[in-house]
Amino acid sequence: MYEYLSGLNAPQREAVTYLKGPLMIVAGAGSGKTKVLTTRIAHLMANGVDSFNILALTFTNKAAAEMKERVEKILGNTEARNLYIGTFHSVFARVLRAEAHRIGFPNNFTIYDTDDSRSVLKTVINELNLDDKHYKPSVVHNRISQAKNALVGPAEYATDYYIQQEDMRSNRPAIAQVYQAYTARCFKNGAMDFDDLLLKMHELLKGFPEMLSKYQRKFKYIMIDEYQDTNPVQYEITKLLGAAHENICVVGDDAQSIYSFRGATIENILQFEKDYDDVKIIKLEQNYRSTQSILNVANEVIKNNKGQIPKALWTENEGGEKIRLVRTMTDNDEGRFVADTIQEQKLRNHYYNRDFAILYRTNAQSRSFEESLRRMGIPYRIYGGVSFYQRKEIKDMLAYLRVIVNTRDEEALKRIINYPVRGIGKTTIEKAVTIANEQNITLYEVISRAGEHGFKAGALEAIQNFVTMIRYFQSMLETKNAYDVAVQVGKHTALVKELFSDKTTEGLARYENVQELLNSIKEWVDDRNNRAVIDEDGIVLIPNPSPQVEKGGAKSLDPNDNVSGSLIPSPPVERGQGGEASLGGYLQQITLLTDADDDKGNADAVKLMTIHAAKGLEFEVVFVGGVEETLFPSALSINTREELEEERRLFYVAVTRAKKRLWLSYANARYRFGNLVQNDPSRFLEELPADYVDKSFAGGGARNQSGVNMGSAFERMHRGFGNESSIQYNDSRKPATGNAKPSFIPVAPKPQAISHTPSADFVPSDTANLQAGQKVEHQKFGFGVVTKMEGSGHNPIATVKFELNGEKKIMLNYARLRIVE
DNA sequence: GATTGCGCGATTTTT
DNA sequence: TCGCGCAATC
Repeated sequence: MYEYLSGLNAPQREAVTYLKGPLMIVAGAGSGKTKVLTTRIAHLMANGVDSFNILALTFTNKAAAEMKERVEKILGNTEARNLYIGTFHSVFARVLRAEAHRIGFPNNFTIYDTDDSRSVLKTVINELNLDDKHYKPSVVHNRISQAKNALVGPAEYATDYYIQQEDMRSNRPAIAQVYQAYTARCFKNGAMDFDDLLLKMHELLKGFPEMLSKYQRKFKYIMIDEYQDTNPVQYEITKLLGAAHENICVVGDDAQSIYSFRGATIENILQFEKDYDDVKIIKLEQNYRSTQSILNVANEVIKNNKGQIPKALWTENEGGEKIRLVRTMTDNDEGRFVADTIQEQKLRNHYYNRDFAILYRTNAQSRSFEESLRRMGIPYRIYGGVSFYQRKEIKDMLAYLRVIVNTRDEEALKRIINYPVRGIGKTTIEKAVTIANEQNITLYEVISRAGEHGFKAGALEAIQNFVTMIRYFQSMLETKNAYDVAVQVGKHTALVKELFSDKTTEGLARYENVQELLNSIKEWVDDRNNRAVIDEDGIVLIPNPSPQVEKGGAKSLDPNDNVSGSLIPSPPVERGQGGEASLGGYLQQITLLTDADDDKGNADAVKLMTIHAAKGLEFEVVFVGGVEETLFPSALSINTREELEEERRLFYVAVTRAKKRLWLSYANARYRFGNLVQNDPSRFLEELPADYVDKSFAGGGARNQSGVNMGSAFERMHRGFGNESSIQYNDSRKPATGNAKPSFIPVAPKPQAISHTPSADFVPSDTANLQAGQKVEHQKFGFGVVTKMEGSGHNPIATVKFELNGEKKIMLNYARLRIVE
């Protein structure tokens, strides 16, 4: 019985089987947290808990997807699809999609991403006659976001003495008004920003007792991952939801709290104990991920933080190699070093590209790594950065879809009203906006009754044509799925045509992007129709619309229904075909999707991401770049102990991502806004325990030790990238044979000259027909005899016994061998 | 209404 | 350095 329990250690098992009442799991890095959570869900279900009554909240869609998958695997049946597993944002968006009308929003509300929010803010700031140079939308947005995450509404914001003092000091006393106006505008637009998804959920539970009890009854068992990163709104919501049954299980690690800038507070973890009468606390302290060396380094560094939950992370894993510290001259050199080392490690230790991760503090650092990897022909994938959905052409297309579903969405409407050009000029739009503001009606309402507002004949006709087109699209919502509607939009708006006729490279790329968007919508629709199981927003779909989804009464083809003239929205209308593959449903989840989520399988590519994005992930080999003062710790985070300790936790997170090997690198100087800026090595490097760190590539700056390694470090940096290089690059290597993906073409290894100097006439042979018994020469390992051939046709591996270096497994796709006889 | 050119700001971290 | 927003111009 309970076969799945057998693979757990004692505390893990205890955590899994402790089902009733409040439970806090303090889970150190790499201690099998996800395993415990997923097994616990399975165990709940095995003990008769209905899958419909389990809620699991995560921080990323990726984590949610992984959890879902693992539960399914353990259970081996389809029950898992009834679980509510997702990010806070996606789960609440889903609930709000059913309930938003209760708080005055349309159920098909738009979700604004950061760009949308800033754009609305800019409009609002200008309307208040404030200078958007001084009231920078991004700055104001951060401030409002902080307020929202702390459950401070516009009214309280305006009257709170300390908040007002802060705004005075930063010389932005009008933020309160902006906040107020922004909130009103979002409401008018029928839109919620990211923070609203939490805030409105809270409002719903707090303001409607029947809602509270409904969702308390629904979510009888609650699990929350990464609890150390919850902010006050999230804390309040989960507290409300869990209050009735107290079956609430939180998992966290105070040492990995890295989201305080988003309002998260470790206090929540400490508070948890006080919130319930008897909280069971279980610590998971055995690390299964990393080597002793890596763990020792991590533990040693985090010791410098004060006030932690006491715990001792240990491992039974092997000692492993020392972690390596590398110093380079510039950020470009750093990039080269890393790309170079990846290449070398692939050969030396037979890693795949996917085994490597390059982590950094800020997204901007990715550039030098990208360049070097590209130059070396190493495939890579960047997580984060500019998302697919942030591209102009994609936003344009999505804006059409948004307007069709929610005409109140003024942001989207303004974006497309005259794009592609249809003769609705700036003056006309300004006039319409003014009317809308004066009469407190939506912009769409103004243009849909343009005849009443005295537009000039030409403009009037253009507007009416536009409205007719939108109505035409809307009429399809009832019968057509998201893809069909999107295709129609593409055809009728000339949007696609315009891009298609643009024959420049960028134009072509844009056209392809739109095509790609359509494909992904198609995929989404098919997914719904065929399986109706996996939901991209991280929630397992309930095959039939869940009971709480209220079907609206009168469905109407008249788009005016949507803009009934008051701010009280029309009754909830579940638009679209069965609600499943509807355009509204599609849009609801698309904003919450990050490009890390549409990961096309496990492509064999080096992964690049910020340390924040790497949380919860693990990699065989990790490079942490830019370990320098002003960068890591960030110059913006060294003013208080709290900030500095968060940076240190971030460092801790970075280090503990590595399973086997870890490099820390820093550059003497890096390019910043075009000029070279000097940086000191990070203070965190001074905290590393010397016994577990190999500093032979770190040099000593002014205190150059004239060691052999020292010299070679610099040589390594500057060798092989100029014309004088003896190293053969892409153009000179033989064409890839039998490997489907051209990006996998290996690059010639840099000669390490450890113990063998290649023959002067070294030319790699075609090893396609290599047989055991043949004598070969390897550039690095020297002469040897093939003792065994294995591996499949497209990935042959030869075992070679070298005279100098012993037996090695050589992947023929990567290594270059000369057949001697 | 589109095109060009100039000046200035940009770098924390994310749902 | 680079990309964006904005003003000037046709």
